[in-house]
Amino acid sequence: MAELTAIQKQYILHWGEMGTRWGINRTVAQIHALLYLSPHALPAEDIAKTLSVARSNVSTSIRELETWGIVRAVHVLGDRREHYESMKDVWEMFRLVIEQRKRREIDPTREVLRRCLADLDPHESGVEYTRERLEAMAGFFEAVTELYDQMKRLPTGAVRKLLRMGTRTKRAKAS
Amino acid sequence: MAELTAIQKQYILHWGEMGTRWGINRTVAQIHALLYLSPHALPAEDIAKTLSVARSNVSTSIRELETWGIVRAVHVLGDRREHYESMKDVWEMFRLVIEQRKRREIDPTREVLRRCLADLDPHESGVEYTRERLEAMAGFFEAVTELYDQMKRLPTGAVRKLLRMGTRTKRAKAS
DNA sequence: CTTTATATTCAGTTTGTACTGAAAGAAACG
DNA sequence: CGTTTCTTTCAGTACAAACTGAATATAAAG
Repeated sequence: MAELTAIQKQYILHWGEMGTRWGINRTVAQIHALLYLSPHALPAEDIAKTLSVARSNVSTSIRELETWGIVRAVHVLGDRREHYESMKDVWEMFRLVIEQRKRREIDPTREVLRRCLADLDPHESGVEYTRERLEAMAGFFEAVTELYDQMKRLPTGAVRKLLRMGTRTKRAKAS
Repeated sequence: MAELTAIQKQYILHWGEMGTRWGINRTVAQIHALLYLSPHALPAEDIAKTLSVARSNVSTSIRELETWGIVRAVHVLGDRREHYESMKDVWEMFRLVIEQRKRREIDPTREVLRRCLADLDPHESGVEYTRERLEAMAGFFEAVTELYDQMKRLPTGAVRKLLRMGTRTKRAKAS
């Protein structure tokens, strides 16, 4: 994967772009795209050269991808360097990312909302309205969490299957 | 809503923080939080003062919120200024945001993936692997789109009800 | 233990987004 | 119409995140 085809470039660039829109560093996303397309694990050096970024930048980015659990280091016989490879199961990949973003963003938000509701001073003027709004918002986040927990309970393949099923029974909604 | 209570401040700050993590401008998110908590529509001037940002900044941010359809201008008798109010239905709000982010991010990605797959040169070496990966990714995005379309078809309240149903199944608790 | 290959850290720099204030533009008022 | 009040635009600035390259750390090999 020293040389990229036009198609690979397009995919990698787009993925990088998408990353930035979702609060993911462009280089991190690009590296992930590159590894995802690569049939074999790549050493950091190659990644840096292919994407024209500093070796150190690759190091940091890889670390982040490892944190998410969607990239890991593997060893190649006769080579001292670490080689990095991406998880290839797309569903599992997104599951991992979502799980962690939930933990880092949804959960803290629920926490804040709870604290806010708990700390509301009943003497303050206009508390009633504030409480209403905070409760509505809190309810939403609790519901989202419930939904997430339920999906998590299903095995990986099941979600896919469920989805395909739903597609077929478009308007026969008897649940 | 000239003066913010400690609770309101906490909520607004947290919301701003969350915004940045999802690629939403901090000020935009804060303004939304403020309007969401406000029992009545607020003029831009007040928003600027309350959040300590430039009047012009409020103008731009409000515009973005209006684009999303979660904030709108209303008029108050005897006041020439525009007053802005946020939508209060949390579910509908998120529905709107998700709908538009899908359009701006998911759809273009599907498009790119399709183009990539279509443009793959069968003579190039290693196309097979690239095609496999791109197809897996494309499949995922198509499925997500399906899921989205199905949810969209349900009336607003139904998702909520569906969710509450699932919750009850889990731990037999009446709401 | 020394040398060599690789990885990581970090201070300084670049880059891009967000923000400000001044100026221009609209719209109501008299 | 001219004036006043409010809104938007925009050029320049501030700020934060990302990136680089040199220095440092780590680990294999001899």
